[in-house]
Amino acid sequence: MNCLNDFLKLAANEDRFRMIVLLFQEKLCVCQLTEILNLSQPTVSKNLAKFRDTKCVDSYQSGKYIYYGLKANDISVNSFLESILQNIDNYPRLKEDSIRLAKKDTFITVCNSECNK
Amino acid sequence: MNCLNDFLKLAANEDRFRMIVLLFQEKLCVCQLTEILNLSQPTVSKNLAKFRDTKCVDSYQSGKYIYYGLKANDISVNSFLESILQNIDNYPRLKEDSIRLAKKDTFITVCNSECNK
DNA sequence: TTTTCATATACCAATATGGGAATATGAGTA
DNA sequence: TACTCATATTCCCATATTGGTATATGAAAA
Repeated sequence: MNCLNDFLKLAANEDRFRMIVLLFQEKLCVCQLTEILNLSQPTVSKNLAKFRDTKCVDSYQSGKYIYYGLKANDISVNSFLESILQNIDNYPRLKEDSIRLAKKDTFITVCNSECNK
Repeated sequence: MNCLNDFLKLAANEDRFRMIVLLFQEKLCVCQLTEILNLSQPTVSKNLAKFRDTKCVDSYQSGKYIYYGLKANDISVNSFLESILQNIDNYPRLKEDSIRLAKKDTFITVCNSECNK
């Protein structure tokens, strides 16, 4: 049950749960997560570290960016997240995030030009 | 999303998650939960108070006992919990609890005779 | 009305968690 | 080699959570 417990502990924080739902949909870099969620970069990085600690995430580097994706390897967690995506209208905040997710490519550019002034 | 967030916060604690899975299956009194989970009575009561605070639970009194049941009114939470029950073999601790759940009636007697020595 | 017993609450100490600011790391680039 | 920039980490402080012990509550039984 450790895997399930780890997931539940991660999911207990709203920011992290929003990250879970995003990373369940697409691989994203820290920069994009920061923009979509409107959180500080250290907050996103620290939360990703917790994902890494519990092996809930995998990542690869592409140029300057490190992309993260979710490893939802528990069958019940998977059906939970699938159900959330299918009923996304029930979860306004998650829905907004998913809308912002569509603009993910522009957030890379935003990072380059604006994030680090 | 508040309902979902409330659920996730409650589920983050292993004791509470075990309570969730039990109360999703059957209505139980504090006494029975205490025995099945092998937790102290105040711990069970305090956790039930958190369930009450977030309206995740309903209850009725029967004689000396107060029975609690789970109100899983979110569709995704419901499919999550259903999936866990269907795959209970994947979750050893939850499976043990479910086995002990079958003895719930004897735990009422145990309470009367042993719990308060 | 007094007692009993299931349940709830208060109190306290220990530990965990979260967020901001500053700084470190490390890979790509000039 | 020095610089840039995305990401990671550290430090610090405020707040939240947890679990134990003791005690309160309130309904049923005697």
